[in-house]
Parts: sequence; C-alpha cells; structure tokens
Amino acid sequence: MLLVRDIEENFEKFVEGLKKRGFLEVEKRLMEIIELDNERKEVQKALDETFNYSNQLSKKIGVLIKAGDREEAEKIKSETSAAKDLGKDLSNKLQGIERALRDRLYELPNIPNVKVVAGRSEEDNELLFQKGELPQLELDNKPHWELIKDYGLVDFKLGNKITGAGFPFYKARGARLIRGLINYFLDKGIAADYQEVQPPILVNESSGLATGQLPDKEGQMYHLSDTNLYLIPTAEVPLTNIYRDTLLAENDFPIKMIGYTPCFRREAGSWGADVRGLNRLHQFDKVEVVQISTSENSYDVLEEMKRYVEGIIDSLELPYRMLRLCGKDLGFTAAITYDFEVYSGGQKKWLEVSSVSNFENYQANRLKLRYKTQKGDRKLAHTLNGSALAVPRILAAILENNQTSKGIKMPSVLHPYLGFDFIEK
RNA sequence: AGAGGAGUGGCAGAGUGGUCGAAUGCACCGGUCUUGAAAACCGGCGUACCGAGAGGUACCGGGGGUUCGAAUCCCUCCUCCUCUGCCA
Repeated sequence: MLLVRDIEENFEKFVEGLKKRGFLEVEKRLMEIIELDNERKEVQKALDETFNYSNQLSKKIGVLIKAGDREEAEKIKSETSAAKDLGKDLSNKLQGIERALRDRLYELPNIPNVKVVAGRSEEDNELLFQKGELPQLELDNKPHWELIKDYGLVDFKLGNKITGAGFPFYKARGARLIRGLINYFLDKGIAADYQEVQPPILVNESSGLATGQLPDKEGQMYHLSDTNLYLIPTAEVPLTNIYRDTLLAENDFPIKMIGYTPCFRREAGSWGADVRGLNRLHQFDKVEVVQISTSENSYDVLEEMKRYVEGIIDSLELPYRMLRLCGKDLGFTAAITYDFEVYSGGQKKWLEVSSVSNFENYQANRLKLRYKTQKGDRKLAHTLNGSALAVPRILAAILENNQTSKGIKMPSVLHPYLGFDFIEK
C-alpha cells in the first residue's frame, strides 16, 4: 500500500508511475487521497479535543465522589452528554473517512521503478537477453501433452474424474519427476543459504490482505467459506506473512527463505491455446524464494535473486531468456519484475517459469514490517520474491526439448534425484 | 467437538470501576564508582496518530456494548492451557 506522506512529497513521481501502468485520472485519484487524509487529520484533531474535554470532566467527577461531594458530581455529569454526542458524531465521521481512504489506497498498485517502461500489453515487455541453444528436434517431435500420454507420466483424465480440469495426476516416473524437481530446487536454495520453510497452504484474510492478493485478486483464489480461509496461490503469501507486524533489527538481515508448496489458482478468465497440458493448471507445485531486506539493499538483493534463478535454469540445460515486465504487465504490488522464460521445443513456445520481483515497501506497509536502523529510526523494510522454480512448466520443457525417437533424456543434474536418466518407450 | 481456565510492556508478573500507559522484578541503554570488569547506586527505557513545540489522543488478544469514567463489567470472535471425546 502506498503511503500518503510519500504521495504528498513526491506527487509527480506517483502521477508518472501510475500512468506507466495505464491508470486513468491519476491526478484526480491522488488529490482525493490527499484531501481525504487532510480531512482525516482535521476530524481526528476535533475528536481528540472532545475526548480531552470529557476526560477532564470524568476526572473531576472521580475526585468529587471521593471527596463525598455527590451534588457537584451529579451537576458535572449532566454537562457530559453534549461532549459525548459530539464524540460519537466525530468518531463515526472519522471511521467513514478512514474507510474511504483505505479503499482508495487499496485500489492503487505499486509505483513502477524508473527502469520500467510503460507499454500497452505484454508485447512491450523488454527482452534483456537470451541464452542457450534452441533444441534441434527430430521431425516427429511432439508437444508435452502428447509425450506425457505416450510415456504415461501425467493423467489428466483421472484428474477430471477425481477433481476437475486443471488438477492432474502425476504417475510413476511423472510423479518421480515432480518430486525430484522439488527436491533439487530446495537443495539448491539451501546451498545458497536460504532457510527452508514448510508453511501452511491455507491462509487467513489478514495474510491475503497484507501481501496484496486481497482485495485485488479475490476472484483468483480458492476460498473456503466455512472457515474463511484461502488456498494459497503462491508460497509468497505464508512466507512473507511470517514477518507481518514485526520490528526487525538491522543485524537480522539478510532474511532468506525458501519453501515448496502446491499453489492453487482459479485462473478465472484464462483461455486460449496456451492453457494446454501443463502450461496452466489450477493446482501446481512451485518452490519460492523470499527475501526481506533493508530499503538500501533491496536492489542488490534483487540482482542476487536473478542470478540465483538463472543459475538453476542454466543447470537444467534449458534455453532461456529474461524479460523486464512493462508497466502494463507488472503485478499489482511489484515495483519491478523480471520474468524468466524457458523455450519449450515441442510447442515452440516460451514458458514463464519464474518471476523475480522487488515490492519495495508496498507490501511492508500493509504487513507493518519495519526495522530499526543503527540511528534508531524505524523504516519500512523491502520485500522480494522469486519462483525457483515453477515445476510443471519446467517439466514440460524438459520433456519437449529432450525428446528423441527412442525416448526422453533427463538433464544430468537430475539423475541422482530421479533414479533414472532416460525415459524409454 | 464438549466442559472449565487464561490472554497485561522485550520477558516475568501485579492491578477486578476513578488522577492507570499501567506497580514490581529481570533484560536493555546512559552515568557514578573501579586500573579494568562485576557488584552497588543514580537516571532512562512501549507503539501509533496530530502538533513547530508545549502537549493532546488512542492502544492491557481482536471487534462491539454498558458507564460521566473500563485493563477491570457484559456480548462476540481469535489464540493458548487442562480434562473428556474423536482422529492422521
């Protein structure tokens, strides 16, 4: 959530930033917020004064009763009702203003970093580099949704029967591949000093609000109405919320966490050819890294996370490229996001397998996540996260790129995790 | 899930309607003493909002209520503990 004080101090920067995202009537929205905040201050002040007045009277009554002067006490009591009524009016008014202010602030996404270009759609994401050879496949190569059938790795029909579309069963070597990839990704993280966390995959409303999935993406999460809990769309939610309502010391940093969870997304409104097979699922596995940093260091941390993710993809011998998302494609809470995509030769498509983002203090503000500086000031921390990595799409690319007429080769780093290095017919 | 008990500052723990933002101890910070350290002693020590400041206001698990006045009484939700039941 944006800070009103920052909006006031850097009005132009906020106007520009929101315009980059294609927001309309930006000045008007921001002015309204500043006005509401001023109104809030005024009403708060009046309310404080009213409370002060009645607090004085109450104290007097207390003293008088103790002194045995009942009559005088009753007299003062009769004077309190006007202040009480006024107090009630003012606090209703204040509540209304605060709600309005909060609602307006909730509507506003994070301000993009200066490096982020405006853009009109994902077409305008900036391609920063591409690495690795595109696979030279034999003529009869197939997309993974055929390969998984041929080799009996993933069963979508069974998923339909037991749950519904987008909830596949992984079987035999398919299941082993999922488990192996998860373990490989976790081991990589541990080697890079991330602390492994196994979080709950159901979270409460406060957690969803704090990392910004709520209210923005309400319709994208599965909601259990009888307990008012949400199935997580990413481990980011429970991992980042560990630090909700926290005051850290500067020597608590760096804070590096890694967690594997299944992720649940309703994907309402998704359609088209790119949803086939493992490309887009309602339930999928993902290993996520999260870091909490000071405001000074967060861009160094972001670079570190990018290098980290790149290293894993590289080790899997997959061709990949990195993009910087344009303002229009940037997630609601992110200030900057780098996407990693791997090339999947069977469907001849680039698949997004990781998003690495810096949220600066946007989430921290909602999380009430601060740290104390050496000088003793309290500052909002910065939060960052990245996929490391999304499992099914990596699986799709491995299957497609390594297929031969005799079977599918497995990347060498996975051999110890799989117990096989080749999937033959 | 049922019955009972409990949630107070970084921690421990007092406070059951009035000058309580809250005793006391520990921890922490500064100082005195000391060659140095410890001990002892003195002082400081929660958060947020408003204000240039003086100061004001709010906060005793969350929300609501009673009252001139609530940490204290009532309602509700959450969490923890004990017993009973159930179950990976």
